[in-house]
Amino acid sequence: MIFWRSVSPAKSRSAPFAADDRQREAIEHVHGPMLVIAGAGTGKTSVLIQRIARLIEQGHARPDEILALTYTVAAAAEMRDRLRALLGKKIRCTTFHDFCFDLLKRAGKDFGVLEENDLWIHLRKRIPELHLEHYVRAANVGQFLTDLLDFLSRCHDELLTPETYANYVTKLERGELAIPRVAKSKDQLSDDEVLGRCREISRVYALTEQWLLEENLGTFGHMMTRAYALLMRDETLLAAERARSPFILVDEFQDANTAQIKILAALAGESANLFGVGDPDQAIYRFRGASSAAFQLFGRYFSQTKLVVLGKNRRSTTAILQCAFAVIDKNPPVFSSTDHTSYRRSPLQSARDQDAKKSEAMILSSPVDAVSFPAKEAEASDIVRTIEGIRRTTHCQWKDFGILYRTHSHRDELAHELADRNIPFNIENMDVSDTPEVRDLFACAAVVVDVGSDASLFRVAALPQFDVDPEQLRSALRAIAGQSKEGTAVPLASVLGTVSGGHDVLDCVRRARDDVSRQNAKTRVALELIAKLFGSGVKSAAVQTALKFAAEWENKPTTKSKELGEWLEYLQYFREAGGAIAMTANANEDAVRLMTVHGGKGLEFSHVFVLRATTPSFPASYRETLVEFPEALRDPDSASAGDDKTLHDQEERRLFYVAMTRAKDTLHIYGKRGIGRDKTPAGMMREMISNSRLQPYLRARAALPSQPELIDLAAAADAHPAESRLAAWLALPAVGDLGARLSASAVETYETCPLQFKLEREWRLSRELHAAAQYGAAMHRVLRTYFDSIRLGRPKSDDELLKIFCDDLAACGLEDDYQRELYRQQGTQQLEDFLAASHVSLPPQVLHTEEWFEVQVAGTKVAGRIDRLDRSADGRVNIVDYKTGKARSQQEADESLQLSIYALAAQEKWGYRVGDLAFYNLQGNVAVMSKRTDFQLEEARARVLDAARGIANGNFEPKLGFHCSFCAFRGLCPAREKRIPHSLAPAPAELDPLD
DNA sequence: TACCTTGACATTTTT
DNA sequence: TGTCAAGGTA
Repeated sequence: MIFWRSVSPAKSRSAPFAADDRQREAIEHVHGPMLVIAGAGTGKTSVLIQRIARLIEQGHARPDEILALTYTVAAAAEMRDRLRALLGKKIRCTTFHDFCFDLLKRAGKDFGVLEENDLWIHLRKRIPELHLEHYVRAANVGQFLTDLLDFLSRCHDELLTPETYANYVTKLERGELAIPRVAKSKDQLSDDEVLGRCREISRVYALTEQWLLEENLGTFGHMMTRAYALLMRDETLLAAERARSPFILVDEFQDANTAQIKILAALAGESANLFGVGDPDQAIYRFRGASSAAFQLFGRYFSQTKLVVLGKNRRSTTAILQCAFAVIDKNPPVFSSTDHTSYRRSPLQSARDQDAKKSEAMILSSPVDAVSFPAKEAEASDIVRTIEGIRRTTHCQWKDFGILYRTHSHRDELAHELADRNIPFNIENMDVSDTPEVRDLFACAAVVVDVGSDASLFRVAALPQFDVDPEQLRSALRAIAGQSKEGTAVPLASVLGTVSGGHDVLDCVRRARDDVSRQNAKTRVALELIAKLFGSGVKSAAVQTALKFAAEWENKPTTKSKELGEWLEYLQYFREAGGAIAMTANANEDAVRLMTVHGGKGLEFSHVFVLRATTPSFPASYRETLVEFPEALRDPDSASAGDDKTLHDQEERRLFYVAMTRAKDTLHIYGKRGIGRDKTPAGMMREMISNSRLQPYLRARAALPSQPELIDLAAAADAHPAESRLAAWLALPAVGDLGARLSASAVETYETCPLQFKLEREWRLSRELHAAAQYGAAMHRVLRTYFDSIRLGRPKSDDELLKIFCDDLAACGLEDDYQRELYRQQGTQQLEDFLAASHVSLPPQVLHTEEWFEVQVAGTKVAGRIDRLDRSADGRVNIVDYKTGKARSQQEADESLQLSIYALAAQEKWGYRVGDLAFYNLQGNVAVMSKRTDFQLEEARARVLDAARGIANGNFEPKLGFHCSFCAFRGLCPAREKRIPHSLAPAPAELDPLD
């Protein structure tokens, strides 16, 4: 055995690096292409570093002739440091992107870099110029941009130009190729429609590329595509680059995409001194464009490739490795049979257990702990108790525990539980947008720019440093809302001025605005200034993260004035684009580490916990993209076997494998109990538990029942800082009887979330009406005019009606011109269709249009307005309700509380016998007919009664759920605030410097 | 073995 | 609000 010099003192490997035979083979390799398949924990980076050292020491290469490429800045820096420590020389270690960007820069072809969200925002702002017909919806203008950008980024990964795509569309038009999928599978489109969509995609792609070129901008993907194009175009440059880096080494090779591999192939040239190290079973960035077939592709480009497989794992116990292998080996082999290699996946050998056996030491290898739990809370409580138990027996540090999960939301219960038990922990990449501190700061900024942003001003008024009397404010708001006409907004600022303490708020806003303008402060500075003036915690880690985010924004190529107003507009789009402001945790802190599995890649922990290992949480279920990447456009080299769904499932399995192989000593996997006959957790846990060969390595058990009484109440109070004053405001007992008069939609709102119901009625904050609601109102008005005119015997002409609608819509104050235009087109179309259908059918005998009612239902006053009541041939009346939004289904019509209540009202108020109930969908121009039995009407009464009782009893608990994303109070709701427990906040000194 | 109903879930994020 | 798949039924 040969001993290499130790390269990693930081990792406390004080012993010299002892290479085994396989590692030595890789390290001693000199010329020609080589691939090293280095499984988890087999020392792949060490091998790479030792090979560089040897190339130099043996005189094969000068230090400057070596190029080492990685994917992350951190990995590149670490490698550079380790090499400097080992050789005392500087080696070129850089990321792929930096390398390509530098190449472009030297050629004078660099550009301003747009991140994905920035490109989204860029296109969103110019969306009218895209002239979209298919991929746009009036109600949500930017809805399909994400789907389109996904497709374009996929094109980049495959080095596909707009011209190639345009050619593809031409071939489609000629009928030479199979029609691709350009919408959800369930939407059956005509061939013409598909071609229209393809043309639209083609236009968007060409236009996007053109705009970026005109403004000298590009994405991270462009770093690759443009560098590749440059190398292909410029032979002299290519020759120079080849001469500059005769030896190229690539770490994490499994993350390479097609474009990157082609660049590597070009750079390596004839001599092909290309050395790739990685683990194909840990490829988890396919969604980022990494080709799941990177290793195969390498082999095809370089047929002389030597393959070395490292199989000795120095990290984990045999039990962990056996279980992990059982999971990963369900994936197909890494190489297909055509790849002429004898490589077959085999279980990694635990070097630790082998050594222990040799020295006849006791093996303290515990089996993998497979825990099933009945509910989330039980999972969190069992984990915490297990952690406490391990720490008691092994005296390890908190940072020896790593908690891994598939999605961020999976950690919430555990974070609470850890905080309750006073265990220090930190969360990697937590989104700070919903922390109270950041919400406060953003609200303050919004009112400084525009005091008329009511939701923000409301939040600011509730800050504890002001002494606004909430009861007084509430009654003032209610009084004014009661006087003014419905829909007329009363600015909160004007009301606030009349309430005690309100002046201070407005003064502070004014002062902040003056300071900002006097100092001509740009966003980052302005935010800090505002934070200080309003007394919100500048020192909080969340606020620091937000400030850093703003500072970075100021340096973006698309940022113009750098002023607060521009930033707030950006922030709004950023949210729409799905952006998150992620906080980096301090890895050195002695705290339990919580992160996603992606975040855990490359790390190791003595004790690993994997959460929610149940389908469809982890593995997550497949969701198809809106636009499929057509088979015909795939690079023939990179086309990997299997459809997207299969590839997705395989990647989930690799992700699970990555999670498991992070563990050194113990591994605990948690999954929700199955609901069928098989009570084991569905998914990979079930697979492992039922695998008899894993019996010695796996122990399945049920989670201990949670014992809430054990919680240290003092610690819990300490961990959750006192509720914000806003929360206290919103929790004030209701004024008056909110349930005195209900409507169908009020009952429904109460059923979805009692708190939302209360806030809507109580505070009467003027809310910006949704565009969809304004459109709906305009549409209702014109229909009413139409039926009224018929009843009065003076029917209006179609043109008159269309004009009425257009004028109405123009007057109703939709801010976005483009959106208004979309609605105008949509409304005109729907109206024309509706009128055309009306003209050919027998006109209904209309009794009432938009008729108000107020009746007693189950002892409660219920009010509403019926769109249309017709007399039917059999003497009954039919009720029609127009729907301007998404078309309602039969089931929705059958179950609608609104229609039931209308039926009850028609009976009560006028004594009508009710016949048909209809939702008339203007979209598609079809009526969905329904009926009500007495029993169903009784059910409706019961629903009203339930809601009325709940309201009377003062039950206004928030109900969290998917509906929260559409709730107007989302930014205020205390239930949706994410607090950072004490242990999370790093000391300010450890934060990144701001500039 | 093929449906259909019901319940549970809601992405990940190097550069 | 949609979607997927588990689990039950024809």
